Amino acid sequence: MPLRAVKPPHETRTRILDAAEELFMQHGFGGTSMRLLTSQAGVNLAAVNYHFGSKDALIEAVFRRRLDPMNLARIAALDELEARTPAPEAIIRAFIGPSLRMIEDAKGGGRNFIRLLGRTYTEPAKTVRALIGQMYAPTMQRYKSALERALPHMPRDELVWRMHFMFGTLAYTLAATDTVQLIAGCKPEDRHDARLLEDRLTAFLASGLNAPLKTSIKKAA
Amino acid sequence: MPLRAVKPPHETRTRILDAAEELFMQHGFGGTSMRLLTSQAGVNLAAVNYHFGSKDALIEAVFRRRLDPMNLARIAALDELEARTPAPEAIIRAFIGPSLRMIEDAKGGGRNFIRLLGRTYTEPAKTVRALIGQMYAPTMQRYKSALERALPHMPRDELVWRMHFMFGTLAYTLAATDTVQLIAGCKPEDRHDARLLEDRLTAFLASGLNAPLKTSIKKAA
DNA sequence: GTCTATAAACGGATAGAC
DNA sequence: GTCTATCCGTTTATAGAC
Repeated sequence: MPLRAVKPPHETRTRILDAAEELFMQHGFGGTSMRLLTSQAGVNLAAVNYHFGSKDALIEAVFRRRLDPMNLARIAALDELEARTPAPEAIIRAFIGPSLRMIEDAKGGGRNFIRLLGRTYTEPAKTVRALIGQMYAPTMQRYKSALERALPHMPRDELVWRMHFMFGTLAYTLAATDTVQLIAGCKPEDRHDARLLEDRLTAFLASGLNAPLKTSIKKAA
Repeated sequence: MPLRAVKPPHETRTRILDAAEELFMQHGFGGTSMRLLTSQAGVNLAAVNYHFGSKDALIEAVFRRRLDPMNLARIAALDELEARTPAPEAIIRAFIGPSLRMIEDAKGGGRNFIRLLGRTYTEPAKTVRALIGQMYAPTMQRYKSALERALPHMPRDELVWRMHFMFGTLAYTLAATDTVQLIAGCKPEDRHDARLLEDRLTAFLASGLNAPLKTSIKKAA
């Protein structure tokens, strides 16, 4: 029996997804041509259309591969917490944890995806924004309800805004690479210590979420 | 003497810049073709190259027109504050104020620019990120020093991260249109009440900036 | 300064052999 | 499933008339 190259059934698909993750992160969707992508993946140009159908369908597949499990992890973490009325800080940690932990998954390419995800929240292309919004909606609803229960005295409008702020801080932290270095020469390896970053972020966000209600805010509620 | 159409010397330039601001915001840089842009501006396709030299040079001009004055306003606000050792909250207000006030400048197109700016902080194209970073660097240094003086007991590393978080919250708030509606059906007119938004943001950011230092953070410092 | 016409390259997608 | 060759629309940029 002749030796045969071991070629897992979906190797080509995976190579394309991995390359897409990295190149979309580096150059954006519009800035990444299928020619560049397939050459980096080491597959034929026509393979993308064969396996995914179109560039748009490839983009969707890139997000589904990681985002669906990530949001399931968020829901599971919340399920476990809600057995005993969690504090806001615990809810925050349950939300940001799954995304930050993916940063440490260097080999799996999770780090590329996380940076891609962070910048896609403000993606110009309407189709991509709509896709992401759709994938997030159920998770957002769950976390909104949990925070409402944890902060019964917070006006609804204000809570919505503060969740918006929290979401923005996380998104930007995941996406931005230059700002920290711009503010101060920071050792690059610190960026990848997910545990410490989670502590820093949680402290900042929990405090912001619990900020005292000024009169102008109360009046608007 | 015949009547002459009143055509200010740089009208074409301005029309191009205004259209660019709006279209870059809606579709991104790569997603906006010079054909679409010139047709919306009501000028000839060749006018962009005549007046700006290239698409990249146009992008730079779009940012310089608004960002240079905005950062000068930030520096001026800080100059005035620093006569009498300001509180962190006042420093935050001086930083976010100029950008939020531009939201209300509906006629001047400032609102378009602000949303464009917010999403450009995570722009994939390296050249654009570098351009923005360069334009921000002096302002960032001034604000960093001011916050260091206002928070003498905060470890430097932690302050850098908290400034990063603040910057992210602002950027995302300026850029994102969908998240607030995603979390809750929020009246669109509220988004444009810059004064109330400034209060909400300041309360959130000042509280986050002053968050208690957990042991894990202290140990890292 | 503004216009038309066109150059020169690149984009996504596909047909059809193997 | 993978490959080559190619279609065809779009892109930025420019040359040259007015």
